[in-house]
Order: sequence, then structure tokens, then C-alpha cells
Amino acid sequence: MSGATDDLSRVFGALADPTRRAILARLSRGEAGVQELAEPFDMTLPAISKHLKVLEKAKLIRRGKDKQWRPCILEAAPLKDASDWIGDYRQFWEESFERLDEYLKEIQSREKKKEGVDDHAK
Amino acid sequence: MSGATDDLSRVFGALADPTRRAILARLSRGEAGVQELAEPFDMTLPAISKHLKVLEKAKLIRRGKDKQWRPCILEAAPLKDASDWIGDYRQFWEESFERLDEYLKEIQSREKKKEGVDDHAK
DNA sequence: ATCGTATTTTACCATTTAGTTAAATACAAA
DNA sequence: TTTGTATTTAACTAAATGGTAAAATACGAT
Repeated sequence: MSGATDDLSRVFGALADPTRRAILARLSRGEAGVQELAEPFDMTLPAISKHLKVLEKAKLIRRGKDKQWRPCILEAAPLKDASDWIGDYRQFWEESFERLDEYLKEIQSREKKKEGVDDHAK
Repeated sequence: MSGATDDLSRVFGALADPTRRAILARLSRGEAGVQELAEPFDMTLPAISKHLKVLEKAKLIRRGKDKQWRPCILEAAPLKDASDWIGDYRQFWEESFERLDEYLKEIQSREKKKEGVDDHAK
């Protein structure tokens, strides 16, 4: 995603990491501080802090301020844009599943015929 | 997305680039060779070739073989996984739009009251 | 004023990414 | 067998990414 600076690229880029996706999943259950977010990962706090910055730049999270804590809050709105973009291709994957489905049905009916033949052969 | 080697990360990573998204959009209108795909971009052929490799690794395209051409064919299936992942957050962005909607309605009703006051003031 | 806790910044490193040019490969056609 | 067309590979570069350790910052509590 290197030099790409457009919003959608930033969102997809942010999602292209399992740690960041897990952080979003955690935040879907409510806001959390950095330490709490870091806990499940074998990673230092600065590393998590960087991931949070990536999510923040993609506007997938917002940072609060409560005393010395800077809790993270999920901001799902940009996911809508990502979802809309992907949605344009829905027909394509549905079509290919249909084709697969048809293919499997065809195979099945062939197998049935073959079974019949085999039964005769027995 | 550096070391992330899981499928979903590869798909999101592949989508995190406007050139690659444009290539997919072009392929949704039918298969195409490398030169044709390269045409709209101010980029050399090897650069496009690399982008295609990224899309291929994410299984978003399949390469054919026809004489010296290696046409690219869209394979939208992995987009379903991406869409499903994002779909888990739908309620969150819908909720925030609802909140925004409510907020706007509230503002509006306040504005109306204010207008009434202003009318009096005139 | 000092201490403790939460978080970020800085400086650094290794790897990946996105691009380039130039050379190599694959295959049809003459 | 040479030539032309389509595409990839190789070698290189610059910048971005993902991580670290150590120092700095922010702020509450004692």
C-alpha cells in the first residue's frame, strides 16, 4: 500500500493485518486502553501504539482522553465505504458459486448414472 | 501488511492500492491481457506485472494462457471472505449513522425553534 | 516535589513494497 | 532461423512497514 494516500487504500491497508483486525474486533465489544488492547499480543506497547496510529489514520478508531488514559473507540463508518466497494463485485462471486453449484450438481447426476452402471456390472 | 501471510490479510493488502482496485474493476468487464491492463496507467509493464502477481497471490485473479498472451480473469470469491469479515461490523456503522441522523434531527428542531425566535426579533 | 502508571516519541533495524531499466523468455509468423 | 510481440525476471533503488529498546511525556496520587 506504500505511497497510496487515498482513504479507501488506507482503510484496506489498515485491515491488511491480523493484529489490527483483532484490535477492531476487541473494540467492537467496547472501548479499551492501550495496555488492555496490547494484552493478547506478544508485542511491545510501542508496536501496539503504532498499529493504533494506523487505525486512527484510517479513521477506524477515535482516541478519547480520560486522565492519563487514551481509550480507543471503534469508528466503523469507513468500513461502509470498503463494504460498498466490495459490494460491487457481489454478483461475480455469487455467479461463480452458482457455476460451481451447477457443476457439482452435474457431477452428482453423472455419478448417479455411473452408480447405476456399476450396479449392473456387479 | 509486511509479514502477515494469512489469506484475509493478503486480500485486504491487495485491495489497498488504487491501481490494483482499478485493474479489478477493468477485469469485471471481462478478461484482459497485461498490455491492455497497463494502458490507463503511467507505469511500466513490469510494474503492472508485479501488481498482477499480488492479485494472483490473493487469488483475486487467475491467469490464462493463450499463445503468448496470459490473460487475467477476475476471481471474485475471496472478496466474499473480505465482505463477510466487514459485514460483522455493519451494525456499528448503521448505529452511528442512526445516532448522526438523530443528532441532525435534534439540531433541526432546535433550529426551527430558533427561527421562530429570530422571526420575533425582526 | 517525587513517584507511579499510561502512553508516545525517538532512534534504530530488517523486511517488504513499488517502482525503475535492461535482459531474458515464450511463442507466432515470415 | 530470424523477427516481432507479449510478458516476466533480475538487479537495483527509495520509501514504507513492523518491530525493538530506551528515553520522554502526561497526569494522578502521595
